[in-house]
Amino acid sequence: MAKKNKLLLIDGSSVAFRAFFALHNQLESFKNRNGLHTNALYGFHNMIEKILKEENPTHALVAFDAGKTTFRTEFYPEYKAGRAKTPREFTEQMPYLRELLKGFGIYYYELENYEADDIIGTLSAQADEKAFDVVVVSGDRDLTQLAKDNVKVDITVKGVSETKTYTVESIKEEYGIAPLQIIDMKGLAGDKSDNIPGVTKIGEKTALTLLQEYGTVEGLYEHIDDMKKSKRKENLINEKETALLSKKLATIIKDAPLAITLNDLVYNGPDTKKLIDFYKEMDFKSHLNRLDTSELEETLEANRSDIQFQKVTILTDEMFKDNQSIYVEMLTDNYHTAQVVGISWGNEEKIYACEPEVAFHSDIFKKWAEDGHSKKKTFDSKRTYVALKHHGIELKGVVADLSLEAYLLDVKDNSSDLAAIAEEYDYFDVATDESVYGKGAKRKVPEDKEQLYAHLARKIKAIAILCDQLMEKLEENQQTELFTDIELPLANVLADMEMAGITVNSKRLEEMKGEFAEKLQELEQKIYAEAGETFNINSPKQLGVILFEKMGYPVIKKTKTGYSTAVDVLEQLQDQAPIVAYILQYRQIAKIQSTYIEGLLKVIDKKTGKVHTRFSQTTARTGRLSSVDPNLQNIPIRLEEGRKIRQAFVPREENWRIFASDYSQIELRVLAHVSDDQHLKEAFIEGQDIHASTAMRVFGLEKAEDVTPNIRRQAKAVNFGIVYGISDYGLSQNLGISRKEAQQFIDTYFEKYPGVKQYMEDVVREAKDKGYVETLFHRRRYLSDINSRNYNLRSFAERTAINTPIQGSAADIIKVAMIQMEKALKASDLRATMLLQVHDELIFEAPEEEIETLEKLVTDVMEHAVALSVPLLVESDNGKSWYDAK
DNA sequence: TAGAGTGAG
DNA sequence: CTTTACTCACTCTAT
Repeated sequence: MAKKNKLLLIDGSSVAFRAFFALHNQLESFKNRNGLHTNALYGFHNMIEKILKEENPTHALVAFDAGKTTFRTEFYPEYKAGRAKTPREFTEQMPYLRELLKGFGIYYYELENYEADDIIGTLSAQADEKAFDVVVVSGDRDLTQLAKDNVKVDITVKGVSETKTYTVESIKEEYGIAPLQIIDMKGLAGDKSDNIPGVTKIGEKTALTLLQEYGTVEGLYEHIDDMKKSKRKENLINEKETALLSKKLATIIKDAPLAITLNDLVYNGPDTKKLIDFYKEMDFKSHLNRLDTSELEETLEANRSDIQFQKVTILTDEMFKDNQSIYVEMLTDNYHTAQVVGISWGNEEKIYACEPEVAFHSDIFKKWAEDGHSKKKTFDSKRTYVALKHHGIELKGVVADLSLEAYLLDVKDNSSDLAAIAEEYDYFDVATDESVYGKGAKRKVPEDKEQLYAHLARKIKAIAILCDQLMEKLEENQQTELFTDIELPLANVLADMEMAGITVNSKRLEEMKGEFAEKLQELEQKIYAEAGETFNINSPKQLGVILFEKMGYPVIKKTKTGYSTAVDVLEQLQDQAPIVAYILQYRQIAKIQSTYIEGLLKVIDKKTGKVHTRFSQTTARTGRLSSVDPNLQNIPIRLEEGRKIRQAFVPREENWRIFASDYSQIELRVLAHVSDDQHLKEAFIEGQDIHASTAMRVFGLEKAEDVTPNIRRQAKAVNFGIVYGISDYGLSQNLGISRKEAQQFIDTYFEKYPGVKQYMEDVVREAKDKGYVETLFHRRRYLSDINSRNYNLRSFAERTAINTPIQGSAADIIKVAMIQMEKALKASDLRATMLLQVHDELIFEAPEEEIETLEKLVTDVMEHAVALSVPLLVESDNGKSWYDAK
């Protein structure tokens, strides 16, 4: 026999409200990391979880009140009047309640002019007709009027996960009346909380007694003449209208015009993925742990369809066609050193997989891979390209890259795991790498090779389907050119740079290592002597104890976990604490030693003496590149000790040079362009010193000679601040001036550069309207907090809105230049090689005799990569090491 | 694995 | 009234 249908109906508004007040005394401990209160969500969650487990419904719905006005307020405006204002801490949780319900897989509904009660009443009646069992959950006892033989009503008591069940019998027992008589009782006695008046001097007790005798309000008035004379009878007669009105108000509608039917409410269990996201968002750690990801995987695994593919050992021409996808699997991040463990290719209809050696030794595979006319889709084209190139195959004809496409559509979608990206687009037919290979030290190819190839086949299918989908979305966003003309070709340029690598003089590093080790020892001894004991200087915690407890220096700043020992704090202590100078020196050298000397030595390729970084094209939210393993975009330069590290970066051959070109003030030039500020533009067009020019305008100086170095420094800080989305505090900290003075600088700046001010207002307004900002080339960044009620989140989003188009457009420009540069080098007979990009500069190595030509070429390409309304200016230098190319 | 700290543009 | 400049990666300690 089929399981009997059971409908669960929850009065969302009242339960959420109950949950909020049940946990109100702990309001402040229920907050997520963004400061959102979560107590109502938490209580509601636990109630639902419990009721689902107990009742195991086949259908479910959560009903909400739609708003303040309902058909009841139309005929009785005072209905529910006089209620205290809903606390903001409660209302801020309501949108997330809907997310929670999506996670539970429960439908929710609200209907204009009706209350949640009426939706529940109507559905309960419909379920009754179809002989469903019904469970109603509410915090409001009014709902008990719905009880029937097949309808029970759970009313929450103290807290929300505990409920009291009302059935026909229990109501009879407790009140001596039938459920429907509850409305008659309200008619007579009224209800304070809903502001239903009732009849004077009649309370619940009296009402019940009267109903025992007369059955209903109407029945009572039919026999009112039989009642013996009393004050009560008088009241009843005088207030007949009120009694009938009150009854009408208390009556739950059974025929509300719902746009949903029972069929819409089928309950299929939770969407574990969404629940996990919800728990993460709310910082519900205990729930998260309980519902570990293996459960999610199991759910998805169970729903995953079989994948058809052919594992092949001999490759034939028929297997390779135009418009296929290709995936080259490696189990570690670093594709320069990773081992390929499997290869798969094909289209939606036909998928092939083989062991790496089969493909690497196949001329047919090589011919197809290297055929630029044979179009290919990939997940991460740079990774794929490099892996194949290591085996003598030069991948060509790539027209799609799922990873890059997802990143351009939303810079937050930058996972290296295909399944994570697929999931974002509601594609679940591919497993995560972690579930197939495991994680950490246990990561390995599954024993059953079939599983590996099935996984790869699923990736091919996902790439085939999703690349097309995402390309359409790119087109909708006007991002096709950004993808096709910039990001995709750039991937190849970057691959070549990474593979070229930069030569590192490890002997020089070893020498420095020895010198620094000695210095560190000396400093260590001095610090211990000052402190009077030994301790771990690298531990901010231990250092804090020494400085602020043992030695008793004043605490200037605190961190979440204890005393702050950051540079700015230590610098303030320097005068009174001799130990501090040593600590600062120690920190500086320890950083150089561990990160730049030991760190770099570890990643030098022993055979070639080179390091091969990886440029990530999908990490930075602004569109910049990032560099990892090693990070070659933060090699020291500001302080001499660190700068010496650059002496170890040398050309690959003797008599070659390191050549570096950088854009001068590219971000301010971009600002001049996008803001169209006349004065800023003029300064660049006339080739003025921009910081001096700003200084003259902001400080009202007449002659260039009046700009002292100090004034120029201040103006420079203001210019930086402008690009970052300035605040008076930030500027005051940077310049060591008062907040008031900083504000004065900013005000004057905006007065003198009205176009910049206008731009900032416009870009923030646009971000608030559209939810995202864009760069010159339509790179897009969504700012979900831009309309947040939380000041911090909103301010941060506003500054980001100002900064991203500037930083991002600069990133766009240098990317264009890089693509053109590689092309220009290939077209020339130069041996010069592009090696690195550091946000606004490009680093090359080249034979000495090419330097002159190279400089002309690079300058021309970089300066004309993009035409702005102000000129772009490039400055270059070269030397026998990176250090000397300053 | 998070947080503090520091390197770069 | 809040808080306090944008973008990253790496190393270390401590849990």
